Amino acid sequence: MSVFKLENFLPYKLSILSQTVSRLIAQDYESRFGLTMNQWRCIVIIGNHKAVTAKHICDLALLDKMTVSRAIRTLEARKLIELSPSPKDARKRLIHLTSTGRKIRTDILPVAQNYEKKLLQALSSSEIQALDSITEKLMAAANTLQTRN
Amino acid sequence: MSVFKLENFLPYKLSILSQTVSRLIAQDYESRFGLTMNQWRCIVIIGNHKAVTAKHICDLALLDKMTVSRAIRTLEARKLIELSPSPKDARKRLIHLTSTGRKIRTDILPVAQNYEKKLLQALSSSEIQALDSITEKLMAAANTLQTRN
DNA sequence: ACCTTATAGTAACAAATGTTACCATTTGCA
DNA sequence: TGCAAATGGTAACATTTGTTACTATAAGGT
Repeated sequence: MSVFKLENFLPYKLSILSQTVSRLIAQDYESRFGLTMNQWRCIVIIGNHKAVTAKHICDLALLDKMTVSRAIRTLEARKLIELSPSPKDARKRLIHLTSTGRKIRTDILPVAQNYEKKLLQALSSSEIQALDSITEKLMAAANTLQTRN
Repeated sequence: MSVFKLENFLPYKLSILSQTVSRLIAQDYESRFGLTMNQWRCIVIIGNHKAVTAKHICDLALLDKMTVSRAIRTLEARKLIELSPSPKDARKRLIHLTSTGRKIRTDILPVAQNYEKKLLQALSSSEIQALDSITEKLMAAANTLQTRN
């Protein structure tokens, strides 16, 4: 009877950690702003640019296009964003924040940053650097495994 | 127009990394063994013990009880596990692997370990150690934030 | 023993997510 | 120009996941 310790298994640990962190933040976004994680990500991206298309958001936030489509729809319903037809390409719609949207983004950013700060306070600055390069390497490794098989 | 770089935001990075790794492995489990991540986790835990209850699995794998209930049901339907009433407590059911279940567990474990190995090959041994203590610290920090607010 | 509270587990519903297929438009090339 | 293939986006459906509430049993205090 071989014993396999799940709690030492890297993919499991990553999953639990990420889940715990995401839940924590998502709950806060939800209760304070009525936003889901995905909606928030969209708002962040949109606010980073003059105008973006849904496709653009997909690429920048690594979200599926249907996910973005849905997020966009509810953000529009809440009047946090506005959509205007692209003059160049009739398939596209240019997305930008309304003033309410900009306001909520401004309000939420420090909340997000504060969570990150609180988490990083558990680490030394050399650990923070290490984490950075380690996650990058793991990400690259995972992507390689992904596409190769 | 403040620019917030999502790709540098720790919770985001953790989420993408974990998602990429999990997807990678889950696809393989699915195509080779027809098992979901949760079903696999249950099998691992069950195989670690003589007999466990569903509740036991919840605690050990940090899964919701409904999640476990569902996983258990399909594992039983596939005859990978067997359930017997607990003589001590009529609410509980003792779960153990069938020989088919034991076989699949034996087959799948090296696959899992191989993924972990491949990922860790991207890191030096000191980085592996660092990752270990860093994830532990982050986990502790996240849990503290969780329960305190 | 009796009654309140807790526990293990599941059913039934609600919400989120993933999948497929489609429409409209654009692109690129014969 | 005209037609096949690609792209941006969404609708409709299927599957997964989360939630609430319930059943059955057990535990603990009076």
